[in-house]
Amino acid sequence: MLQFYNTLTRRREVFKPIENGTVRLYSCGLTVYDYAHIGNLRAYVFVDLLRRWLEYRGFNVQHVMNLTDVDDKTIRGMKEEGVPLKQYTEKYITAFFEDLELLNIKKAKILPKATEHIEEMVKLIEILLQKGYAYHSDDGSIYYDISKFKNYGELSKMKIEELKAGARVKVDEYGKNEARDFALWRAWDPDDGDVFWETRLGKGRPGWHIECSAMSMKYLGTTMDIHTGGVDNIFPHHENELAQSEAATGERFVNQWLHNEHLVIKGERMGKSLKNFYTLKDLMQKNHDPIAVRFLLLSTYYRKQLHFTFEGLEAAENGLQRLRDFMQRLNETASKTPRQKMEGDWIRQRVQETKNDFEKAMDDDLDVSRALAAVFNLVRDVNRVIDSKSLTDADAELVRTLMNEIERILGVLYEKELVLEEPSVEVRKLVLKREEARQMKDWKVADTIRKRLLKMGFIVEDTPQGPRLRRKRQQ
RNA sequence: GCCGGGGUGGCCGAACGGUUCAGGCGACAGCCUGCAGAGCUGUUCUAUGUGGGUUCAAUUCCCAUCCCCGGCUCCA
Repeated sequence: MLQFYNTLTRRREVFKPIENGTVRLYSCGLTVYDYAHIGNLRAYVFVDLLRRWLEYRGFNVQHVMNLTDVDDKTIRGMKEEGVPLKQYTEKYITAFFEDLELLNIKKAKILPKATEHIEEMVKLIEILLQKGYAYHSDDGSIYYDISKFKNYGELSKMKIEELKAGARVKVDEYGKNEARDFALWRAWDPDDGDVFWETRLGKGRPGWHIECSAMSMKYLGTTMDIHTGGVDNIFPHHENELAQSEAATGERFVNQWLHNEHLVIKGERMGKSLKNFYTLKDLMQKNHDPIAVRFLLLSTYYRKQLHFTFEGLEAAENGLQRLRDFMQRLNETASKTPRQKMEGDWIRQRVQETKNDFEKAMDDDLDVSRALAAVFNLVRDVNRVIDSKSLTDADAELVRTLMNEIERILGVLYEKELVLEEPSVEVRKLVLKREEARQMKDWKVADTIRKRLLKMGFIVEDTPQGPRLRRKRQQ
């Protein structure tokens, strides 16, 4: 029974899509004003896991993820660099897509950009004006009147009266009636330069929240099954999205809200303003495999803060290596001789148990830690059988089939060749020389070469199938 | 102040009323190996923030208390 924790109700609920067999999934994407750091990327790894699990469970997932390519920060950045907005954001979109690729994240089927959906937003704002949920300010901007929407605060559990008390923004700053009213449309300001659209609402640009309402409803309809984002989006972004959308349509906007927790570093949230972040490429420069980063981000329950440390990353790398080594052993060491014992039935049973445990854990709000425990238990048990030299090809095939099914969800077992550079010719020559020495049992020479390779950053491991190279990591 | 989420072994992390409290990483030892690595076995492991309560039984439920992180219009 597939269940998810719903932020709206604050409890776990059995998942039931609106349309049988189809899931309408909307994810809040990145604001493309800078490179994504691994904290940002956690959100997308989480969505990827969610999507893969839904697909594993047989759903056709209609996945939409927006790209915010116009807002205060993109405009500021564009001006600083003195390039057109599109040129400025395109750079970060490309980099973002590269990161997704490196992390083996399946891209959403539709990736709408805010700047390409101005008309949809204008229409939505017109409806809100018409229905009396929005008003014009003196400068021509349009604001949403939160006091008109009776369920305001439903998602974040905040009360309007308390919002007023805690307001950090001066009431008169933008000519809003209420500090907590938010912009649907911003009238053009000289600071915006040439970033504006001439629309029925006047010359200006959209507010931050309206794009997600307009685009999600365009591609997924007025009600969607799942909406995801980081916990920081609960308020104000998603609260406002909900208010706008439901005020406009009179219908439930989202059935299940799923929010991932933050990445924490040295006791503080990883964030751009604190400058305590790493990008994926920062880590790759330290010889970390991006897929290990995926594994790290993946292997903690998405609703728990994840404390990022290099020790943790290494632990993830080593755990992942264990799984990869296992796959290799599975391929290499199956014996051809059938044995007397009843291993086959036992293996079959263990494979089935593992599959059940894995599925049960994942169905329970994507409890990956528990799901992985089931996998590691199988790995240990099968390794034992391999050690006793009684694993048959048929056994190996059973296990391999399961592992490959699980790999559809995890996406971590097979290293991407292109990611880390190939060892140089010199390195490969040394490995060959060492093998020659080993053949002649000249251990002194062999060990000297091994030490030399280590200094060059490579670890050599001797396996029955010959030497294997691993790259030494640097801090 | 208001609203969330947490505190489990050296570290990370499950379980959330009941067989010895999963699993991973690390360290140490043994088997194996030319040595190492990988793998297996064992040890570290009489681990559930603190104090009460409910119960035959609590990590799990209740009350109190301490501490940590996040949100309260830039933020995944």
